Amino acid sequence: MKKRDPTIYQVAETAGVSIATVSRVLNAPHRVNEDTRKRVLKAIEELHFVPKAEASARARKEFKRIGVLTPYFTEPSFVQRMRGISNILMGSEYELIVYAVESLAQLRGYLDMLPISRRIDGLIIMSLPLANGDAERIRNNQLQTILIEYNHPFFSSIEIDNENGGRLAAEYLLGKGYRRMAFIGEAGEPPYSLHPSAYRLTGFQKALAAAGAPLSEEYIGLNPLDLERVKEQTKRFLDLPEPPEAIFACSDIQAAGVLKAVRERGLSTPDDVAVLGFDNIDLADYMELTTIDQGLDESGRTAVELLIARMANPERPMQNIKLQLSVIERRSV
Amino acid sequence: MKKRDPTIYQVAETAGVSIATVSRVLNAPHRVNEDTRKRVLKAIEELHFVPKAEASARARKEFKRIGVLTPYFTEPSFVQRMRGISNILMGSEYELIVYAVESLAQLRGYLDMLPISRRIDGLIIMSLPLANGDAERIRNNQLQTILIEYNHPFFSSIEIDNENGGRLAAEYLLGKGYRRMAFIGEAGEPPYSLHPSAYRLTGFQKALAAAGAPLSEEYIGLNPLDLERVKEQTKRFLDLPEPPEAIFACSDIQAAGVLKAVRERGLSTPDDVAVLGFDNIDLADYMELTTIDQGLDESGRTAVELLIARMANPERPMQNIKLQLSVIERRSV
DNA sequence: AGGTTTCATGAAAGCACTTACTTCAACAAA
DNA sequence: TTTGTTGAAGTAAGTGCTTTCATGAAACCT
Repeated sequence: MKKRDPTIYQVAETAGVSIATVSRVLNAPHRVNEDTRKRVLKAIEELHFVPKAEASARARKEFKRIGVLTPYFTEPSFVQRMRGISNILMGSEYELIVYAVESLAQLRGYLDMLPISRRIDGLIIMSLPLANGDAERIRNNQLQTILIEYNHPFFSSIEIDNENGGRLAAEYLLGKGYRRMAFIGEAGEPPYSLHPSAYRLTGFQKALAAAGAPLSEEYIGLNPLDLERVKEQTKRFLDLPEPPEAIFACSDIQAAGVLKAVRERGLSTPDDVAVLGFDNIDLADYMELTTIDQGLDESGRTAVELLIARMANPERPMQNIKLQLSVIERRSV
Repeated sequence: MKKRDPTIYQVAETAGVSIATVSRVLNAPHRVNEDTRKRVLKAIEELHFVPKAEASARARKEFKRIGVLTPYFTEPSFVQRMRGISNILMGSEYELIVYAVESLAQLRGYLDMLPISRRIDGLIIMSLPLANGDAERIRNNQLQTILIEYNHPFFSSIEIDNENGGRLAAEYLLGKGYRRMAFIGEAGEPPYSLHPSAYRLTGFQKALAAAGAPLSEEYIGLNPLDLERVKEQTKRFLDLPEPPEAIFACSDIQAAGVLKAVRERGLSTPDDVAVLGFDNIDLADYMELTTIDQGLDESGRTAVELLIARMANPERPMQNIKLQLSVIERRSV
């Protein structure tokens, strides 16, 4: 009594083409002639044809989807990586699917689900630590994966040398003649994310110590990424009997807070205090912030390229790419 | 292209039975001999076999997919809407698929395919015009869709009143005592996108004219969203025999350019020129830019909420929501 | 004209299963 | 002994769709 849902066979027949053509107008419209396509589209519409996802999932070898697992979907630096990813992806035939992590539980859920549920062909994990067990499961399920800002022997990764970044900051500032410096970094929150801040601090400290200008405790401020906190911290620095001559903020977002606090105190950069950021997000340009570029867009782009290459040919060797750091000079130092 | 998960063939082989038997132990266990069943079960366990249909069925139940069709994946204002979308989505059982539009052809492609290829269960279209034909096709294919920054009788939408926004800007500036004003908006590029700038200009002009301070041609600058262009334009304004007392930029991004140009001229806001932006992107806070908030995050959130409600129950009435505009006072006016 | 690409299309071979149909051994009944 | 029944397992024909390959036609060279 109930008639079956229409299939591509019906559609093909009413459009007077073969099923292959129907399938093509669905999946690769550019490969079919304009007129034919219109005919098929019309038939599809007439019959209210909806492709059965189950069947195509079976027949398809690839999903043509790549997933990005990322915390702080909200932060500029992440957006910039996403932009790099999106740039490359949109030129390809892959869809971009975003998994924004906002809690540990969620991360767990995704890590459990993604390799098994098989709705994506490749995965980019951004700024998230990966336990061995998870890494193993992902590898066992042959889900091609690239790591950004973290590494693991099973996967290709794209990183920067954070400690070296700290050193670079110190040397640059030292080179400009500053000696008494302060560091603003982030506290280890949230627990599911990575915290490169600590390494940058280490590098910064080492280089400073090596130059005979060690960084003492009161000049180190570790705070949540929150703007207000950073401002308060900055003001505390400024209120020190010997305020720092230069402040290195371990992210541009925090540098923004520093800059604001400095302005609110009626001081100016770099005359009263120099401010050096880290990341080189778009915002840095508007703020005229001197900062260390870590190739955010580039990290996204490279990740996708590596991923696509490996998906095309899983034999491709893994790579651990270290992105170059460089100081972008603007006005704040 | 990639090694797949084990299939019943593998299972059948390791258990030494035919695939039919495997299938039976899965679907009608009573019709298979106890011993055989145990062997098959063991093989299933060993191989971590999960029937693919079931896997995807389960995954399907837990995850619906929502697509976001958007231009300028790159611009802050769009990112902020995305943030709103992501916020709501990530707590729930939905996946977020991003379709970044970078050309007219691409937009056409998406519009053609999305409704019929059924890779998504719901769609949010951001800042993109929708032709009647497309709207009809989407509706016929019952793809639930929400529009942001545009409207169409077939769908729910979330908008702001742009002309009113221009008026609001004018009135606010007028109220602050400024009379000679300038407007910076965007030229109509790219062709596939929406351009609210024009409406904001209209409202701005009308209100100014009504107040007896009409905006004359030389004080209107329409440029691509490019920072340099905006800076040049601003300087041209500043070089006018009678430079404007206040500049209204129709987006915060452009306001950033204005601010930069002003600073480069050695002038300051608001004493030499007041600058008013539009959007209230995160950046505005750092820039201390007085601007008109258009509820970017909120637009994304609301869109998702409407969409999810309609997906759950297609009978839900459509809504055309106008978001509230409000002036956020900071330092630039 | 002759040769080479490119393009649009259809035929047919998968994909991972399900199911109708078949075979076959074993045991009971005649 | 022959025949009939049954339970267990295999064979193979679908299922709705994707994709590779082959083919013919049109478009591009010299």
